[in-house]
Amino acid sequence: MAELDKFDYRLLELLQDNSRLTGTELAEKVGLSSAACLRRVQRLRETGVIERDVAVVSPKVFGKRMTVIVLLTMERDRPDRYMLMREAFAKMPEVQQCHHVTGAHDFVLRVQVGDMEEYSAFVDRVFHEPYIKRYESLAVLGSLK
Amino acid sequence: MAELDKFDYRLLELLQDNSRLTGTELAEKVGLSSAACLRRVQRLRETGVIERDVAVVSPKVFGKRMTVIVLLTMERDRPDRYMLMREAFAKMPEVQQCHHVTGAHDFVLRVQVGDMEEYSAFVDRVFHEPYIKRYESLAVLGSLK
DNA sequence: AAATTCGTGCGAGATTTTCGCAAAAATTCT
DNA sequence: AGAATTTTTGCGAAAATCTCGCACGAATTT
Repeated sequence: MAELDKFDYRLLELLQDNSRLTGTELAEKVGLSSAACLRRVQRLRETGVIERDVAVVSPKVFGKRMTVIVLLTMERDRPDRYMLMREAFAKMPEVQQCHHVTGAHDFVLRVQVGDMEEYSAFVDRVFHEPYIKRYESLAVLGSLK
Repeated sequence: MAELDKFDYRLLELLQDNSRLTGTELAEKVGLSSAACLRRVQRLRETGVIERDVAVVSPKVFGKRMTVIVLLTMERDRPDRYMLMREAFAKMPEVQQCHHVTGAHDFVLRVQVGDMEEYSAFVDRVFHEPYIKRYESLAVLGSLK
């Protein structure tokens, strides 16, 4: 993909926040014609700059009202476990996100569950493994974005 | 909002994966008419079941190749700052996510930047405030989902 | 069993997107 | 610099998509 100019960046910024903006709405915000905006957006999609468009569904609807951030520390002598861990996490529906990080911890997970009981069961099932040294659970009170 | 039936769940499932499906496409996948599907989706949006629609932009192409998880701890005597913080974070394009959490830390941020230099500038600009007690930066090596 | 409510499919009208085209703007070449 | 080429623009028509009123059928209430 060729270089992106300021118009493309502005469009991405807008669509990242609300992908349902219409050509006319984009036009008045970026200062191009409706057609030009839509053509650019089309191109951004085709070239993979915009990977996909998704609807954000309220977690409440699915009865998943509780979010927990987990900081995971593994035993230092088990680096081989990292890949396996990632694959395992990928399959768990409770795990919304999983980042492998540097520093004092090894993984940061975002876990979505219905309630404390469900979270407790999740912890028992997943974190009580010999190669997991410790984990820290941060319950989410509120979120942005 | 009244109860959701199996059609609604199916629609949510589909739109969660691809929010650009047209009425006709939805129709053939769920077994209702195009109009019925669109009416339902409209309702799901109005009632907040679908909170928003967003474009997923490839971080690489966007030139934001570096992700950092930040654990933020505030001074205990400044709880009034929480709301202001959240609002401030909401406006920063680098901040992709912001969770207000319980426990040893107060906020967990996901920050997206181009490189270390940009991150450093971000830290200087945002975290060197008197009401911020400490912050811990975890560079992301890889992510899932 | 009638009345009410609710959601459906159909189809017209409105909105939005796509696309061809000529002109303007930017880029490359001589 | 100025000509040639490429890219992108705005316009407008055509295509696609969405919205909405309407009459009908199913489920619920009275």
